[in-house]
Amino acid sequence: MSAPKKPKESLTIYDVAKRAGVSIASVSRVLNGLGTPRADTRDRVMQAVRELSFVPDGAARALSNGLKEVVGVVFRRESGETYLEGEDESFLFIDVINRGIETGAQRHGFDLLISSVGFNDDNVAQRIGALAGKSDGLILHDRMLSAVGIARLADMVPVVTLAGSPTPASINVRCDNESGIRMLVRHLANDHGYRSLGYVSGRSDSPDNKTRQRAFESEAAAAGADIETGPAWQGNYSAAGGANVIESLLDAGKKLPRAVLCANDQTALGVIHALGQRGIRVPQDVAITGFDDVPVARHLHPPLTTVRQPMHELGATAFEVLYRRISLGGGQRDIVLPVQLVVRESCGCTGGAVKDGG
Amino acid sequence: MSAPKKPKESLTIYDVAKRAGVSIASVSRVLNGLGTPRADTRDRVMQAVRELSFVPDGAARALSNGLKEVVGVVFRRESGETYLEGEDESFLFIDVINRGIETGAQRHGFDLLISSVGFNDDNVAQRIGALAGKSDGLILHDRMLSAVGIARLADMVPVVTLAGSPTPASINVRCDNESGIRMLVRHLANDHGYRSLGYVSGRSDSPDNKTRQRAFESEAAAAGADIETGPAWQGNYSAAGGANVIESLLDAGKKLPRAVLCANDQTALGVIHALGQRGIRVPQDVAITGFDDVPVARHLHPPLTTVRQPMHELGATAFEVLYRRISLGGGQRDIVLPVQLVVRESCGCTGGAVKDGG
DNA sequence: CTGAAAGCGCTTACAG
DNA sequence: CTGAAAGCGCTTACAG
Repeated sequence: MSAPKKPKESLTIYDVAKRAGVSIASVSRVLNGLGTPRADTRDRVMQAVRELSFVPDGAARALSNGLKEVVGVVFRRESGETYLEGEDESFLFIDVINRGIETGAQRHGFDLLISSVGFNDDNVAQRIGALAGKSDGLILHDRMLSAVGIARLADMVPVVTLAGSPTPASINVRCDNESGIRMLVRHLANDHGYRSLGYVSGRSDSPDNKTRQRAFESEAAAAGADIETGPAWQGNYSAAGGANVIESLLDAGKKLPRAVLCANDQTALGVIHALGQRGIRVPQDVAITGFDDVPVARHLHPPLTTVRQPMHELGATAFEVLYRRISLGGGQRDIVLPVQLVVRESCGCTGGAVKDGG
Repeated sequence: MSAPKKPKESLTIYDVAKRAGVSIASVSRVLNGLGTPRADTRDRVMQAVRELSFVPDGAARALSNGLKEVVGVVFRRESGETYLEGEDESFLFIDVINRGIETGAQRHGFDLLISSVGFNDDNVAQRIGALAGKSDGLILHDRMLSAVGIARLADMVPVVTLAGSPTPASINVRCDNESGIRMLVRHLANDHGYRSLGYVSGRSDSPDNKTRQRAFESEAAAAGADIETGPAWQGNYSAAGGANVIESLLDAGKKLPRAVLCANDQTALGVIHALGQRGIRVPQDVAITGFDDVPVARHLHPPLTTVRQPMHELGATAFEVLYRRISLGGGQRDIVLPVQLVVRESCGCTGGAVKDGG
């Protein structure tokens, strides 16, 4: 069944040179637009290239000029096939960022080398190392490596982390979580006048989550609202985690606060679901907000009030910063992007107004 | 601001060899697990590698052994920032497939080199050529290149296309569109007894769409139903396209058939929306079905009856087939994956039953 | 088991 | 403007 012709055994720049009757140096030059080749030379080379369907080998090129024009991107793969069910959103989140990275890369002729890591893969460091060897720099999504792991990696290759913290050798790009939460709290406490507020947190080891929780506590205190937090409010960024918090609270006979901020939309989804199961109305009995503005947020019942992060821009910025670092070295270490309050109905509003935020 | 230490000027296998007091050949062997190095030798090499944080250069490696362990993936990027609004689904669709490819790649130690192409990028062939030079093989999403373009490309590097058609030199992997549509028509015509059926088509140049339309016509005819098709029913896979078909039909005073199959979920979304605008109820007045089973399909009102394509598996299969082709050559040219009928409520059913299909 | 050396396919000073 | 040649960092027969 295999094709008879075998234009395999790849042709090289030597084949092109021979056919065009010039040296390989000339072929290389016209292919790269260097120097000022005679029109005659250029034409013969181009024709030979076309006739042969020649494409220069990227590995040889990279080895020779020290630039692969590739950036590695590493992200967490959810276990199993959950993406087919409810968890497909966090997933989308990563992909939107990756698209942003790709957009930036495109502008500079770079491509993305993508590699996911499972929660219980054992050879993670090794895998990322292999990726590093194939790239000019690395972009690491949230929660891929410990701080020391990142530092070690950053010793070998330029590294940009997403939604983490900068290390002496790596750059971090993140969204302004703090402002986002503050806008949410002010809207709930001031615009709606809710006097008791809860926060269902995300994974406890997430920098984003820590920042959000701190901002929640300080802003809620500033607004003079009653605050509900603590171990019982510990979620994990998943819908199941959010639902679980509500169920436990209710089972323990607790009275819920008037409004509950969730660490992310996914959590809010679970919370709203759990509330519905118990016959508690959103937003009449309890107002709910999310964080992220994932695509289904607008389709929920009620439509979810949340904070939109510029995910695409986050990715594009990450690439830009990495690129600058690769070509120039140095640069800023901690980059923060603004977010936007998106007011829908789960907070108790009825319109579809979007409030801009810094 | 730039870090003082510069462990740049990459270390090479020579540095490791010197430190370990062995030859570069030995370093290479222990790193690759070849031969039977003395425990002593291996330990010294490993220690040097660790102390130096050495990672072999992928380009040099690829050049030397002729394997990059990279597959290129090319897909269409929507113009602008529409992914933030309604069109984020088709988008997700591509990403799910890419995740599937990545899963397959992972198993064989390959990484994905990703590159998107915009609708009005001019140097497409060139860009894909560059990608080919960096990879061992290419996977092309739907609608990237003409048949001759694909054939030409397949001359230089192993190529697998998705949802297209095989060429003499390239492999194609697709879902069983035909069975999917037939299951839908039978459900509508036989189970529900609808006697008039319409089909809002996708882009006219899409192989998937052609197959679906043909299957629709033949199965609807077999069921003895009245068929509505033609230019007025031409959509383009987008929600706007679907809405437009309905509006035009209604504006022209046409009577809609009892059930309308849509080329994909995105189209169905637009159709349902347009129907709602005109006060036409789904499924009471007109039953609607989609194709794809995108994540929001279950969240629509009413929940969408559709056909689920194994997108993740499609990607994984594409990689597997490409991999086999890279390492062994040859192999099957046209691969078809089964789909599944997902019955929800937009067809007129009330349950949540899922019917399996071959 | 281990080392010296050739070779992978390019790019880029260096001469001419 | 163009060619001969060195070198990029590995892998892999080939000797020993």
